[in-house]
Amino acid sequence: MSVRRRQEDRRAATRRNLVAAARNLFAQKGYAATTTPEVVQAAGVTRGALYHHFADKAALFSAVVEEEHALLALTIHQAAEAGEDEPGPVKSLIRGGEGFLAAMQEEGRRRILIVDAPAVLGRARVDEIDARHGLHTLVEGVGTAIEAGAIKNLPLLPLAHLLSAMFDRAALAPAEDLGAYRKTIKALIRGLRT
Amino acid sequence: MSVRRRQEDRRAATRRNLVAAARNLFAQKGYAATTTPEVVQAAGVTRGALYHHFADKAALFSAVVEEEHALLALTIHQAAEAGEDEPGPVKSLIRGGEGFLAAMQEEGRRRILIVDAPAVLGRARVDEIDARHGLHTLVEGVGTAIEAGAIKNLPLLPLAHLLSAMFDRAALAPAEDLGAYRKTIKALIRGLRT
DNA sequence: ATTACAAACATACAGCTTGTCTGGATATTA
DNA sequence: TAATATCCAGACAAGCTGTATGTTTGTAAT
Repeated sequence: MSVRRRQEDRRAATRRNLVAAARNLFAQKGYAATTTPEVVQAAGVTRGALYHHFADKAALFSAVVEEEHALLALTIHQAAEAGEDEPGPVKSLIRGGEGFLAAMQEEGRRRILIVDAPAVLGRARVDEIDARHGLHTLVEGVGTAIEAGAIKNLPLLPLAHLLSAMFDRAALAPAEDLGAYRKTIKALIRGLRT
Repeated sequence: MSVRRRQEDRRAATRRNLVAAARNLFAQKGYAATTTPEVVQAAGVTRGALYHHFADKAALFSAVVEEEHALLALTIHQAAEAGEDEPGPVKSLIRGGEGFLAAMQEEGRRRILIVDAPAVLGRARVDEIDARHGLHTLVEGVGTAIEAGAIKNLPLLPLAHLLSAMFDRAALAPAEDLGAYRKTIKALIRGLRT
């Protein structure tokens, strides 16, 4: 191995710059309206660097989605640790949802993850990415709630997907309606109790 | 007015051809991968005609979405009339959902309405279109259920949006999972009963 | 240290796509 | 039938994507 750090660092740095610049532009203008010349100019490199690191524009977007998902999960996790732990699996589900909605308020995140990602990457790939991040913890939460007998015994993954869909839609709602959405989701989840 | 029908007919005919050809291609390859030369060739006209009838490619897609929404509503409506009318507002909601899921199985419809439309037209425009079609009847159904005291008194539009989001996600599920999704949605709606 | 090599990046290029513009065909009105 | 508006076809310019080639920078070996 020796001390070959410089090349590795250089590579990682430009890659980070590209992903960061792309994230901002995708968030502001959307995927289709963002051009690769714009991205590389914002990143301070040329298109040669972009196509050296990524197969195509969609691959760059995919990297942005992965990063955004990771940041989302991180934010939710931190909020969950900070909040007091009233136990109870149903309460946990609801609190997880609140954390998700709060974390989704980050500028541009909704457009990238909910609006553009399915169209650009395809539903299958988005499902796969989602399974590794947000949906994973949601499935766990629903699973323990079912095992504990706190909610009805329903098909695990479908239920998780349906809840996830509700949270996504709520995240897209205008900010002033968010309260009503939270209340309604709470009622829907409570309705699952045995 | 007199009998100026021929021009009107001609115009309507090429417009129909364009929308029909576009619908097929958008359904198969998605919006981004479909080119306007492809569309006009399939429609048997030239790009001149396309840009005479539509401002741009997105406007053509918008027309496709409108038509698809109308067909969707028609199919659901027919199914609803054919089915026996067990009364009860909650049953009605569930049956409406079944009709929606069945009508959504039409080839390409999911891609156009759920995957591509939000990215191409923007969330706001999709909401506006949806409000004039599917969501409209859903809001009515939920409204009467609430007025009848059959389900909890929750914010009308948010609840309708959340249910709509669930149905959309269920429609995207693999065909073999559809049964589990239907069952789960049924349980979620039943949980809303007072 | 110099040479040999590989990785990272810049520049140039070809093909395609979109939207506009101009001209001709067809229908309507006077 | 002349004038006019509508409908549509073909040509054009600008821009974007992906590739291919060249150049620099870092790494390894002798």
